Amino acid sequence: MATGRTHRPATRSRGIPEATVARLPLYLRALTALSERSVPTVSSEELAAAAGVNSAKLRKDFSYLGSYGTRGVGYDVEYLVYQISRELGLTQDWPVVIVGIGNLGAALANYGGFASRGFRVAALIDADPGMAGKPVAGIPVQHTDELEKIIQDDGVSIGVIATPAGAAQQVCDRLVAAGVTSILNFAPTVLSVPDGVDVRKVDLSIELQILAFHEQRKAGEEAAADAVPHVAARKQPSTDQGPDGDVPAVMPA
Amino acid sequence: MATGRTHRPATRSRGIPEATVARLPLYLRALTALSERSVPTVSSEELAAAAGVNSAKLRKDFSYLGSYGTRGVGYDVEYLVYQISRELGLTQDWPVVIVGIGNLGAALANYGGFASRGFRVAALIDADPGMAGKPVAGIPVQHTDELEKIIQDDGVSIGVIATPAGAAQQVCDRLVAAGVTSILNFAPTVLSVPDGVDVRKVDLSIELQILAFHEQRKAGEEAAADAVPHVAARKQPSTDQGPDGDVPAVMPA
DNA sequence: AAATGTGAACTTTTTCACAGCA
DNA sequence: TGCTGTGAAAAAGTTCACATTT
Repeated sequence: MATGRTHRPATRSRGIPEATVARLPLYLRALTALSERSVPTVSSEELAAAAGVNSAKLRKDFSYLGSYGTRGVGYDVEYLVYQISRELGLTQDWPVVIVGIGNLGAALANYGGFASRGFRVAALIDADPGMAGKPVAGIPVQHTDELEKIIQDDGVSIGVIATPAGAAQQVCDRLVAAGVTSILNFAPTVLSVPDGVDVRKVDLSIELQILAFHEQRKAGEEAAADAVPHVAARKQPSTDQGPDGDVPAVMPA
Repeated sequence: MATGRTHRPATRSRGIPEATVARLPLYLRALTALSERSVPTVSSEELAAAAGVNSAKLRKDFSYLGSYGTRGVGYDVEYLVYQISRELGLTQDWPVVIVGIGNLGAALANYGGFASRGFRVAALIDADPGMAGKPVAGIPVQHTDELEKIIQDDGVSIGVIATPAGAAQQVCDRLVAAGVTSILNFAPTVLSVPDGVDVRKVDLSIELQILAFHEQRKAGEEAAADAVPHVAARKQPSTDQGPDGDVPAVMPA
C-alpha cells in the first residue's frame, strides 16, 4: 500500500451500493447456518429464501462482489462465507467499547452474536462510580474517566452508546476525540459528528411508530373491506422483513 | 383486487412514501423538543437541522401530508406535532406485549420513550416459569401459557420479540395466530409471517457489521491518502445519521 | 438442464431550483 | 423579503428477462 498509484487497487471497481452492504450481513448469517449444517453449495433461490429477499436481488448483490458462483450449480457456501466476511471486514477483529451499562448496555454486553463475529468487547464504561469494578458479562465495568485511555490503548475504532439521551452527545464527542470513527447509537438523539465519522442508530421508539403507522392503516382498510363483498384471502405465507412489509394501498373514498 | 373501482379515492392521494414514513418519527421527536421549549414556529431549515436531514427532503416529506406550513414564516410547532402524531396513529393508544424478558426484554420494558408516545406495555411474557410473577419495570412477568389470552383480552396488535433466536419463529407464530399483526423482532432470525403482518427487525450485529465495512474502507483510504500530498480537511461538523453516514468517495483520480 | 451474471426497464428516493404566497 | 410547496432532473435501488456457462 501507500504507493504513488493513482488507480484504485487493481481489484474490481469499488463502490458496492449501500443497500447491498446492508444486506451482506443477512446473507452471511444464512450462509453460516448452512455451513454449520455442512451444506456444500446453495442456489441463489435457496439462499434468497433463507435470507428473506428475492433471488434476483441477491444475485445482483453478489455480482458487485465478483463472480463467486458456478452456473448450473450455485454458490460454494464456505467460499462465499469467506468472501463476504472479508468484504465486510470481519476477518479482522474489531475491539468495541460499550458506554452506558444500564439494562440495555448489559444486554448488549451479554449478546453472544457480538463476540462470535469479529467483534470483541474491549471495555464496558459507565459514569456511575458505584458500577466500577462490577462485572457484567464477565467484564468489569470501568469508569468514564478511563474512556480516553482505553480507546487509545486498545485501538478502539467502534463505540456503542447506550447511555440516556442527555449524555449521548457528550459521550460521542469524547469517543470521537479519542479516536473512535464509527458509532452505534442506541440513545434517542441525533448525534452530530465530524466528517469521516459514521453513525448508525437503533431506535426502538421509531420502529414502533413505523409499525403503528401501518397498523393504523390496516385498521382503516378493514373498515373499508367490510363494505366490500369479500375480503381477499390474507394468509399466503410470505417472507418479508425490512422497511415495508406490505403497504397495500386501498382506502375508503 | 376486490371491487370494480379503478380510481384512487377522492381523499388526498394516500400513499406516503415508505422513506417518508420512516422519517416522520424523527421529525416528531425534534418537534416535541421544540414544543417543550415553547418554540411557536420553526422553519424547514431549522427543523431539518434538528432532525439531521436536509431541508428540501423535509419539505418534500411534509408535502405528502398536506400544506401545513406558512410561506415566509415556517411551521406551527404544535400543529405539526398533532398532524404527524395523527398520521402515525399515535393519537390512539397501542397496547404492546414484550415476549422474552431477558436482559434485552427488561431494557425494553424499562425504556421510557415507550410509554410516552402512544405505546403501553400491556404485558411482559417469558417462558421461564421461575420468572412468573417477578416484576420488571413494575409489571409482573407472565408465563407464555397466558400469551393468547392476554393478546385477545387486551386487543394487542403489536408484539415485540426479544427471545433467543431459536424461540423467535415459534413465538411469532403464536403471536400471529392470536391476532398480532405487527411485530418488532430483536432476535437475529428472519421471521416468516402470513401476508398482512408487518415485521420490522432490529439487529445489533448487522449494524455493527455495516459499521465494520465502512471502518475497513476508511483504513484502506487512509493508507491511500498517505501517498497523496495532503489529506483534505476532515472535520467539518456534519449532521448525518441513518443508513450511510458518510461514504466519502475520496477516490484518488 | 440448471442456475448464474447482467444489461435494460422500471420504481423509488433524493436533490435541485424556483414560482408563488404570506 | 423569506420561506414554503412542488415540478422536473438526477441518483439509487429493484426487478425483469435472457444470453451464457457449467
